[in-house]
Amino acid sequence: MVRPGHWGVRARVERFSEPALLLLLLERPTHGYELLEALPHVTGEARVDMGNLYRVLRGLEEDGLVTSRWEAGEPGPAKRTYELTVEGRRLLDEWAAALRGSRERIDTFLHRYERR
Amino acid sequence: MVRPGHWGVRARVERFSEPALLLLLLERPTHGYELLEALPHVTGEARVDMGNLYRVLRGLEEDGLVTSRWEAGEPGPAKRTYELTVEGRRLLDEWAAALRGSRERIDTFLHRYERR
DNA sequence: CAATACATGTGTCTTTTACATGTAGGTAGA
DNA sequence: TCTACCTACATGTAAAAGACACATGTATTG
Repeated sequence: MVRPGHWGVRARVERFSEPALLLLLLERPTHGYELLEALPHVTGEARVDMGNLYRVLRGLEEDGLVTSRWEAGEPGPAKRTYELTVEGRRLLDEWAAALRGSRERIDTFLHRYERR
Repeated sequence: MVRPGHWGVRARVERFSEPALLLLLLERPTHGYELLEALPHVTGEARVDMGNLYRVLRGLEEDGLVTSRWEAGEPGPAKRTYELTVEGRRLLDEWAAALRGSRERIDTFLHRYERR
């Protein structure tokens, strides 16, 4: 809700950017800014806040779900490249399972809605 | 992000209880407590906070999306029965459209995940 | 050399969700 | 009858998630 007159309908999946970036990292090691640009393609238009994204990445690293290294040699600003760990992969698997559940709940809802 | 060490995976749809209760009200007028018990069947998961539910109901009414009346005569505590308005129905339609979008985004994600 | 794009970050506020508690009528049994 | 429990509606507040604003620095391009 909560302030009256604002019944914005988005139907976003909570923290969807998390599994999305894990998936991108599964496909290949990437740095933050690139993830920022690639994420909307996965999430389908969800705008990702870059501040929060970098925080999530550091949090993931803190807990050993990704590792990072500074990319040297390339032109341009220094990049911190992230890579998925085995535990990160497991977390992604969990997300995939949970998302299958979500899809089913949405399906159920829509069928019930369409009966009316 | 969650506090470090707590990468809880739920894949909930934001404010899913809103369209869920609109759908229940589309099926028939109902009072709050009954919605509270019926909601988990629609959303597929427990966690519906009754405090928030009543707040949402009053908010919906404030904006003319539902109407309510106190049910008299019946045994037990007085019940406030809610009914969907035309505008409420429109909001539900919006939700249904948005949820179809969500389902598609999740599908896309899962296909991409399964390719790996 | 100014504007723009790339790249990584911090600080903080608002919104949304979760947890806790309060009030009160009704019901069934010791 | 009193007390334990269920129904029913409601408020208060903490925590989580997300949005907004801004800082810092490098390279590129017009």
